[in-house]
Amino acid sequence: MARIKPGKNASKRDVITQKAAALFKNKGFSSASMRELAEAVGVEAPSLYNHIGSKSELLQGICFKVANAFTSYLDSAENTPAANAARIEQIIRFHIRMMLDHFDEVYVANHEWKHLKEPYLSNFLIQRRGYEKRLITLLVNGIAAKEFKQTNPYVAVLTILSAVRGLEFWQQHKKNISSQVLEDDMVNHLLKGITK
Amino acid sequence: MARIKPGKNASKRDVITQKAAALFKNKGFSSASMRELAEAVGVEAPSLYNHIGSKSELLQGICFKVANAFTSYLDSAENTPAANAARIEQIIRFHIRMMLDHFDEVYVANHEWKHLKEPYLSNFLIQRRGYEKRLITLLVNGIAAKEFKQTNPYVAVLTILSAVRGLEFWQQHKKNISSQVLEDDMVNHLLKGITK
DNA sequence: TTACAAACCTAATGCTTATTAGTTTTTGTA
DNA sequence: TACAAAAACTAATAAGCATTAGGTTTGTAA
Repeated sequence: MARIKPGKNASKRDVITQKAAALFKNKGFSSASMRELAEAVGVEAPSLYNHIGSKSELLQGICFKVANAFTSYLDSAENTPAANAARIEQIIRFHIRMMLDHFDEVYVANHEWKHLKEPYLSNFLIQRRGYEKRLITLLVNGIAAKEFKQTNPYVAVLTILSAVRGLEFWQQHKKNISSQVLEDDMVNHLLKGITK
Repeated sequence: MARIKPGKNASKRDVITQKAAALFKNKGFSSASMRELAEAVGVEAPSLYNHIGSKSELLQGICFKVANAFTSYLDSAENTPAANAARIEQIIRFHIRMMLDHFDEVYVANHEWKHLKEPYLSNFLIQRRGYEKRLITLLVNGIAAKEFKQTNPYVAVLTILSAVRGLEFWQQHKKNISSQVLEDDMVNHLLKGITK
């Protein structure tokens, strides 16, 4: 039988993870079977276990890769000398680009984390909660510095994160809007609103 | 064994559907088993089939009840004499209240529709798409009437719908913000933005 | 050419699933 | 009090699941 060709920068494990992300996105973690994943990879199901430990392990890999990417970016944004408003804008743009460039994985991290097993589930939620809190702090600082209107920072962060997440719908039935227009329009809406 | 007490306005089928919504929300449709549902209802699994046709049928019931509620409200909003901006605001508020008052069912309709079977899956997506298009039309009209800034109406609707959907996070770890403050802040943010 | 390891295969295990069949219990009514 | 219908139960079915065991093929390097 034909072997899989792992490219120079993608081990077979990476290929499997990538196919798993697409599959988990399309069918949901629970409904996706190892048989289907194997078929997508071009192999029989038991052969997958030469490269991975378990189905759960795949989900963990995907979820934490995404979570770590966001956390790392926030680290760097916090350490950049800039106004809070500029930082928030950078972060929104990073979220949008992540949604567009790593759609499958981000989608899975957003939708399927529920199926993580302990202690990964708890760790994921703690990391997520910490991320939100740091964003809220940025907003609180921005309000204190009069860069933002007086508003509830929790609601504002919620609104921003959720709006960006919603790009999954755009991705699903791709419109003929360029990524750049989309990014700019959404940033604009979220930062300035739409009412004249 | 003890019978279930269906209240005057809730047939046993309704009780099952309600428990199913909570279960599907917590574990996902695929991971939720009829055994678990039966336990939540207080009955053995096969007994459920005296009241419902199948597991799929439960999901269909939930998804279309929610979809129809939104469609109906939009019907009435379109037929009310009001500015487009006022209509949009009303619709946003309706979405927020639906999220807060019928959380389980809205959550399931938002997250688990993927597991609908044909032809229900197609019908659901068509209905959803139609709803979005009508919202976009409202926005286009509002822009033409100079009630809104010149912006991409598709992106604006996407942003609004997604932001409102994000209330599921608020619901999950309930904050000490009153529903009214939340509703007003979010409407404000979405309609006017946060930047000074 | 031979040897070794990595990666594949088939077959099997044991568990869980939704649902059906057939029977018994409960309930409401005459 | 008896009867019929509704709703519960137990037992069984058939399919699907992730994963393991054990043996075979393939690629690489001595």
